[in-house]
Amino acid sequence: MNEFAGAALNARSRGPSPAKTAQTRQSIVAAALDTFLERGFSGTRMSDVAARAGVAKGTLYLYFADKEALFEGVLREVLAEPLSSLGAAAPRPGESVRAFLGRVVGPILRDMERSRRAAVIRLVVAEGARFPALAETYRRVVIDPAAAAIRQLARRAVETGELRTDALVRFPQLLAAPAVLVTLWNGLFAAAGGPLDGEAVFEAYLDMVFGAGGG
Amino acid sequence: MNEFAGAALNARSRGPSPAKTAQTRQSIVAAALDTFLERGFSGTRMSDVAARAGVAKGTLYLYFADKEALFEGVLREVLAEPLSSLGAAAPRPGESVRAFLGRVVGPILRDMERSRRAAVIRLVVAEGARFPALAETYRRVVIDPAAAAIRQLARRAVETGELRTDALVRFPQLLAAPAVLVTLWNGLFAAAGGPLDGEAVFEAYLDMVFGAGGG
Amino acid sequence: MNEFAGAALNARSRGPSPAKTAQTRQSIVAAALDTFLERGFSGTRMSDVAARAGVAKGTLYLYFADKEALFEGVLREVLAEPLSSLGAAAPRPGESVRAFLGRVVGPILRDMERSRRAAVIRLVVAEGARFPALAETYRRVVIDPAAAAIRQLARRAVETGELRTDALVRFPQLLAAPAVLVTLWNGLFAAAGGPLDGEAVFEAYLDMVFGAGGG
Amino acid sequence: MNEFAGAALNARSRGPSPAKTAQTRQSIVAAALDTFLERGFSGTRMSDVAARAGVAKGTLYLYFADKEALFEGVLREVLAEPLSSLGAAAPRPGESVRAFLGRVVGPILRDMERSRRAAVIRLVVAEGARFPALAETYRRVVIDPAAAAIRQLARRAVETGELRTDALVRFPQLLAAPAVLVTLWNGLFAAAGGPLDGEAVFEAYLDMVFGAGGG
DNA sequence: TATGAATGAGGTTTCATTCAT
DNA sequence: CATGAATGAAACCTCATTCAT
Repeated sequence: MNEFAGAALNARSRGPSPAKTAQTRQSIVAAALDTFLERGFSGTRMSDVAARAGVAKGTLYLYFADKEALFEGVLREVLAEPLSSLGAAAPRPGESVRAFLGRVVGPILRDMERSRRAAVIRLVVAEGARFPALAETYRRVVIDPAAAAIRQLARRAVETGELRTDALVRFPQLLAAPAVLVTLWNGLFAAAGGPLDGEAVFEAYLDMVFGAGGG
Repeated sequence: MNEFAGAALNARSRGPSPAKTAQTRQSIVAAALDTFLERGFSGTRMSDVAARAGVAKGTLYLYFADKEALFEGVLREVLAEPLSSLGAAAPRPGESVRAFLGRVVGPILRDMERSRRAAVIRLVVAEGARFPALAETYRRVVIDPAAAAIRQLARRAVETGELRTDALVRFPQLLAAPAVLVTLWNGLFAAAGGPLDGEAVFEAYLDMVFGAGGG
Repeated sequence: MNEFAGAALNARSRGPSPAKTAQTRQSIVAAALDTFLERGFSGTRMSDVAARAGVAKGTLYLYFADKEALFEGVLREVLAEPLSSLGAAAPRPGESVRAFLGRVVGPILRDMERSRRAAVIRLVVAEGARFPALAETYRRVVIDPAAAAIRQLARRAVETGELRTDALVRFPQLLAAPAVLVTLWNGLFAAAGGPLDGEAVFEAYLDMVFGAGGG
Repeated sequence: MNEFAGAALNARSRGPSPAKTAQTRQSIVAAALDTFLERGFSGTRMSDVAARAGVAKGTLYLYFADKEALFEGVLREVLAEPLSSLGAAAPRPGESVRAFLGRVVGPILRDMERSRRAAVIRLVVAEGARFPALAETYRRVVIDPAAAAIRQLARRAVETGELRTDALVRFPQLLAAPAVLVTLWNGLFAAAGGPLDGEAVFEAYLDMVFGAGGG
């Protein structure tokens, strides 16, 4: 993982250093991810990825069988990254669900574009139909856990009377809908018309659903 | 119909009939639309479109300068089709906004997949980043009118007290968010896990926003 | 050949008028010639010719079997046009060959670019290798008669002592060489560097060959 | 040769050898040149060049961006070849300009067809109008130096009284005109009628200009 | 005769993938 | 392991030619 480890292994094993290998793999994954997010699957050329990663074209094929494997492998790695901690966090004692959401979701949304999460959503939407495995992985890794967390919050909100209906229990997707919409909107219309402010939209949404003035 | 028209038709009457031309164009547009919706822009081969339209490859180029022109031209024609009549309709005297939405939006959602509207949304999302003109047209033709209609309804709902906040006035997109979400969801996950029922989701959403029991 | 003849024929024959036909053919020939001279054989598209002639593409094929036939037919017609009258003219009594050449060749050279003769030379040179029939026709119709005329003049100049050698009798092409050179030069370099003045070059050539001061 | 060079070679030693690359490039250039000279620009198909060079079509595009770049690149390389040494040579002490020209130009003319010089001239004439860059390069590399050399010889001939006029000083092209004419002639009429003997024509020309019997 | 939409062979170019070094 | 020149299938597009009207 660092140069010393590499040197040590080198000393005893001769031949290519695993550290270097891991680093090469890392370059490829990073370059491929950036390129796929920017240009989509078929808009990405293997030579672009290689150039961006600083390796030769042939090297890509030492790590991934073909372009599709690269695509899926790279996205699998991205999705494996630690996720938004919506599931990890929980309302503080005495904190309303409304207040909790305002406190926790805000930073997530603010970080959406800066991190690659927004770009990943757009990519999944754009390519998911042609790559069912990608869609399924995304669902399993991102959507289902988030839905579970939302459902739990929704139950609590129903119990405490914050929500008047169990709509969010039955369709936890409803809580994510505004965030998804803003993400897609900004991907399409950011150039002409300026981006939509995700936090503002989400706050307005919470007002509408929970009643105004969420403190 | 009169002598001049007759002369004009005569003048054009040498060579192939205009009716046939229009029909050829129609075949091409239909074939191209289907193929683009199924496979996206770069997944579509001109030869596929030609075969599906029952014409030779070269014929495509008599009607559209190149693949990109075909793509944009075809989508322009789809978008020019008469739209969801949300804007045309209005609440009946004494009808609540909640009831109106339940009554009008239901059929639209039910028709979403059968018509091509859902597929068009998915295509715009998938290709919009690479075809800004497409995104912009979609916004102008579909989104902006819908947003205006929603905003008006939202104002009315605020005035009558049905809505507690002006969130929907400021962000009319919020009303469309669930529909968009369901559309994308079904495009991605319909195969595995079965489709989401758009009407049910929207009803639940209305319950959550307006309070339960819409009728 | 004129409208009256056409009308007369029309009156008795019904159907298409030969005059109109001749006129159509003429349009095609003129359009084709211009286009071939400008763009060469393979750079010329049948559709360009048709548009320029104001007829439909199919019409071309009523007059010429294919593109090659059009090319050769059109050039045959051009070459059949009355030629430079070098052969027709002859020195006046008492006029030296040198003086005669200065008097007669000047106008020909001056007319070279304005008429299409220069362009034809360039076309023959450019396409002759691929169209031997063209080269041969050009030789028979243009070159050989000119060479015969030059040879006769050369003989006379040798007899009168104006020329010291029989070089020009053996190779009459030598007299045309400067004109050809200037023609090609101007076709290639006219844009950058300005054209060469054909008359001045030819005068200088005569000076060099016959001795200065041509009167 | 030193450590650095050794390292550099080492660094490059991964992958195919530079020698092979150069050889491939050479094959392509040679094949392309032959084909262009034979068939002209638009008559040449990339697949022909590839086949003749013994490489795949795609390989051509590793060395030249497109057909036009191949054309211009290949001709640039031909023109960069060491030229006819007319400029390098000079009359021996006591040698007349006439004698010098007879001695030096003869071999050049004799070599004209065997080398590709004649074919290049024909190509430049045929394609120059459509490729101004080609014409300009040819002028700069071939014509202008030759013209300068001729002009110098012409001055000397005027000074020594060999030439009676300064025609050749003002228009050095006149000396080349017969050679160009013969070259084009042989390109057009070699098949029918047999080629013209360039040396004989040039000798006759010298006789006519300088007076007979040059030895 | 005249039309011009339609054809489809054939050309140029791209790019994922291989393999000798 | 790494390289990158080479490959060739496959895509886009052009344009000479045909033929129903």
